[in-house]
Amino acid sequence: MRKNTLASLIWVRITRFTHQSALLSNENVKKYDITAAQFDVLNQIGTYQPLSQSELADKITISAGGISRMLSRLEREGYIERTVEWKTKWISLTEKGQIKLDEVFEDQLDFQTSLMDECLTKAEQKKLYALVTKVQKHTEKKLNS
Amino acid sequence: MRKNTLASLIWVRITRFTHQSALLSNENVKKYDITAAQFDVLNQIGTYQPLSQSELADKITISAGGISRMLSRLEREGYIERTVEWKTKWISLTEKGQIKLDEVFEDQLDFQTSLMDECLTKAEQKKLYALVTKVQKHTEKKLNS
DNA sequence: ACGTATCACTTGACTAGTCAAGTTAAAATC
DNA sequence: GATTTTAACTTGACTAGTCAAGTGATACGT
Repeated sequence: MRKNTLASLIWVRITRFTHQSALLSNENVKKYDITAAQFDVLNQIGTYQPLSQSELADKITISAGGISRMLSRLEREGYIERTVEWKTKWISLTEKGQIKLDEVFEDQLDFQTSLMDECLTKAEQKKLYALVTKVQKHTEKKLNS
Repeated sequence: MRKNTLASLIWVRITRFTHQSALLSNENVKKYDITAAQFDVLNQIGTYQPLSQSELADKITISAGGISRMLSRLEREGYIERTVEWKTKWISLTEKGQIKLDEVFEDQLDFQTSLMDECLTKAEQKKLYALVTKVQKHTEKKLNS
């Protein structure tokens, strides 16, 4: 029989959770005719605009190619615009994008909040936040080295 | 300024961690000419074989279509075989698949374990495991309803 | 002034996944 | 016994991502 370490058990739980909650998230935002990934990107742009594609890619830890494709989709839907200046493309929300973001934001926040509240106390959530922040920062540092 | 809830902050950290650690994992198993996702599936099959495609899909919370494609790739590489009996296809590892699994298993376990050990104490890991297990089980229940 | 390096982005070929519609054959119903 | 239902799987069209090679324009060293 194969032994598993505590670390590998955490790994499995976290990846399952992420995958499953992504499915639920997508289900939740489907009524706005948008995906959870697209909402995440719009949210980042809304917070930091104007920003370049590479800055955005950095913030969400996605490759340059990945961000290029994602922004093409968002541009096709009319949610964002790209202004070329020299070799950089500056990204910002269109009015349609801003409206969509405002529309979805609160709903998605409520959805995430109640899912957590339904199974963890506030104190547990604080503890969980502290712990995942620690591992996430560690992983990020490791990735950039 | 937009307010974020504790829950949404946890969400961001967890999804970033999952994505970043998947990148690191893939980097780690690249030398075995396999992907992290493929290893996960081989590991499940090794533990529960023989099992049907739908049972496997269930275990890793993937759609029927997704598992079909993944198994086609693994079959193409010669790691698994599918035995048709009536309408079910029973999945099991080939010898090549078993060897590959044995080869990668310990390395991947070590990788995951040291990444955790580098940033969390054993007590913190236990706490983290308890908390993510709670949310994951809750999400799973929610998904199946 | 010319070739070269670099930067920001795109694109091709791929993995990994979704959903919905399409097979196929057994099982259940009438 | 013929017809319909259901179960297990596949496939087409899509999103979302990777890496590596390609593009184009600026900057830089000799």
